Amino acid sequence: MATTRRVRANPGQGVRLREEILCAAEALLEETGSEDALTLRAVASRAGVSTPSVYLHFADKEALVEAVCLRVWDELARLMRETTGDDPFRAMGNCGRAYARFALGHPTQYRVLMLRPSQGTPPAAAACFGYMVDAVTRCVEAGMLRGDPVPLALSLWSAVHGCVSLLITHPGLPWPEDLDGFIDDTIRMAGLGSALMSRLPRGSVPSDAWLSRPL
Amino acid sequence: MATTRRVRANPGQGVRLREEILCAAEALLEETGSEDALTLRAVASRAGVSTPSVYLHFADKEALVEAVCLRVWDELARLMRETTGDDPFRAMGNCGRAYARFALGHPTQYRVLMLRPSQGTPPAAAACFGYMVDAVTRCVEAGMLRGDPVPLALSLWSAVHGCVSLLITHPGLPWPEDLDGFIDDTIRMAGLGSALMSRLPRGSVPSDAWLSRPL
DNA sequence: TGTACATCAGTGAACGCGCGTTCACTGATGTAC
DNA sequence: TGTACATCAGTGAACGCGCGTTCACTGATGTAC
Repeated sequence: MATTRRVRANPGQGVRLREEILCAAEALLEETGSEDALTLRAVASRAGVSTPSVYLHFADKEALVEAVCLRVWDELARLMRETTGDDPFRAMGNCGRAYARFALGHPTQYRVLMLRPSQGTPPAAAACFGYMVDAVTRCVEAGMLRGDPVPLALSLWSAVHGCVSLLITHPGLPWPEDLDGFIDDTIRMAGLGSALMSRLPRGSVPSDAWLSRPL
Repeated sequence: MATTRRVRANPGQGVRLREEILCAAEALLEETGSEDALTLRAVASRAGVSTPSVYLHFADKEALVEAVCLRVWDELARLMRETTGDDPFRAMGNCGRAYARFALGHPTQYRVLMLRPSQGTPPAAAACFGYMVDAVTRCVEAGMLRGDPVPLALSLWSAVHGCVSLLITHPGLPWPEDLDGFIDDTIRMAGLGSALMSRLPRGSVPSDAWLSRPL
């Protein structure tokens, strides 16, 4: 081959390769759309480096995959931290919208992160959930929601997570053309439903009369 | 080994092995909790048969996995078909509850089915979704929900699917102790939210006064 | 300033492993004459 | 009723492949004297 050889890093700058390997792994995920493509050979080759070089920066393959995931969580956490809104209820909705946008923008990485079994919750994931709980808590404090913020946040998260998960893994379902609108509706459904949950007696069914009251 | 040899099936009864192989594959999924354990060797050994025997009934590994998935969809479709309720709103909720019960009762199979990318929707999956749309349609006809049943069903499905998905893949989250109650609440959140969606102007935020009206 | 040595960032070749898959074979049962 | 043959349900051994991982090595740079 007549390709140019990789320039060897100077002593003390070896860490740079670690970054390049992580970028290569992310690019592979994004391009192939499959985590099966994340072989050490492919990642190393993508980074322009020999396969054993990966072991200079990662103990084994598992450590590499974990590091890739950590990065994604960090980015999502940053997005959610920066989310704001005119009032607590809208802020909570914007939080969900930011989450959905991120997931649909990085479908493969979202799948690796969220749709595969994971025992311990990584700190950055806990941080993401924490921002969600915070948004809910502000709604509770403002009187817009009632009850324990943690299960409320879990239910709301379920709705958004379920929506983007289905979109990613089952694109063949009869999704509406206006996807953004649909996601908005789903988020509103969850928000409004939560707002009502604690006001209707448990197990009761809203009567037609009640549902039809003028607003 | 002193194990008893498998009794060879009589001519014309070879199809039985097909069934045994499928059962073995399902058992492996259930026991190991991982689809990686679904190797042709393991499945064949579990069925008490040599590895190449699998090829007598399945073209290749992909065909085997597909057949296993089809079975699961069939079972879920049966459960959802048999679901009823006192009124359309409760029937819809029971549909979601049956779905959640099935998912949490077969976590690995649910993961294989729902959390991995799949292009075409298998007929049995379409049937499941159809039952959900039916349940929503009856609510619309009864005036309890308003709007196109298909996107409504997708939003509702998102909530239930998201809830069980998170439970399966991230058991480390701070789930409430009363899981059944939590799932009920999530389903109610989705149902009530849907009921309100079409009654509140799009984009509006429910005022504190509105939320606090007596029921 | 020159030189011997240590360090550091990487490489090339090879390892064993388990996998999906193939192929020639076996041996009991059913069937034609 | 006997016998030759076809069929059918499997088996045992082996194949090539790509994978994660290891190991001895290289060669440029920094450092001690």
